[in-house]
Amino acid sequence: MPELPEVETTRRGIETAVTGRRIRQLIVRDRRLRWPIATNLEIVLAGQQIRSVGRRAKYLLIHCERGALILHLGMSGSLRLLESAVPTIKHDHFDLLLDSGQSLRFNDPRRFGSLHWTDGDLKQHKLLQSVGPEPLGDDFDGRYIHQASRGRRVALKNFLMNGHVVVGVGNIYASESLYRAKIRPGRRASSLSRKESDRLARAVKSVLASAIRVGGTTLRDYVGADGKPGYFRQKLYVYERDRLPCRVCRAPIRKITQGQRSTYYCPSCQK
DNA sequence: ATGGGCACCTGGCTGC
DNA sequence: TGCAGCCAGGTGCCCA
Repeated sequence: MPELPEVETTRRGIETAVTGRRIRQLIVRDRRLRWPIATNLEIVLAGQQIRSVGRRAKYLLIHCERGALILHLGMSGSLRLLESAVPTIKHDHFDLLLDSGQSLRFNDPRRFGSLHWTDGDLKQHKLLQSVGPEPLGDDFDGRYIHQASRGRRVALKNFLMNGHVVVGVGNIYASESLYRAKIRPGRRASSLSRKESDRLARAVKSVLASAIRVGGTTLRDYVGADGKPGYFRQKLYVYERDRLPCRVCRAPIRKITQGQRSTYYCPSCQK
């Protein structure tokens, strides 16, 4: 599901309501996420104050007094802010009950999401220690892409989705970024010129930033903290547009498979 | 190191 | 209506 824009939209959606609040109680209804929720987490969290809400890659970081929660939304997860009395629905796996009377409620049909706790250095955490740069940060630019792609035989689409190269770019935004950069997804990463690397870096940044501006992309399950979908789907140029005319040149969009995932591109606009 | 494929899981849709 | 098969915003892990 959620790629970087959806996680960032969720972060912004809960930040104000959550910062400075105390956790009254963690209520777990199903511990079976991608990794089981630790059995002592209820004890650990009770009474802790939330200091801030951050994000690294596609992980939401809920910083507390004595450590941090590391939450991943997986493919189908969403986190909503609700009055805690609102009845639960199917796949509502846990609630973080706050002293405001509101709840952060996690719903995830496929259970690929995860919830971890750490009281150590976040950068050293197993899930975060080897992740690449943030795509919207200054250290992600054409120079970086060009350097990182030297000698890499993988297809560009897979290269972009590799979290060691850059984080946050998933299946939708990888296709969309390559479209905007006018580069074919099947080319080897090593074939990128310096000029193309510049275009690609700019494309990744602008696609992600535009998506964040409208609350992300909702295909099926995703909703923001307010329960509303994201509207970037209407602005997709290639994703899920197999055989439909390219919005720019009218040539039919093509769908191919790369690394067992669907890729979409315009055979005429992208070289 | 690099690349490729699998696994985890539920639900929605298609076609017979 | 039922059911099999395929597909879906991710990513850690195992193998060559």
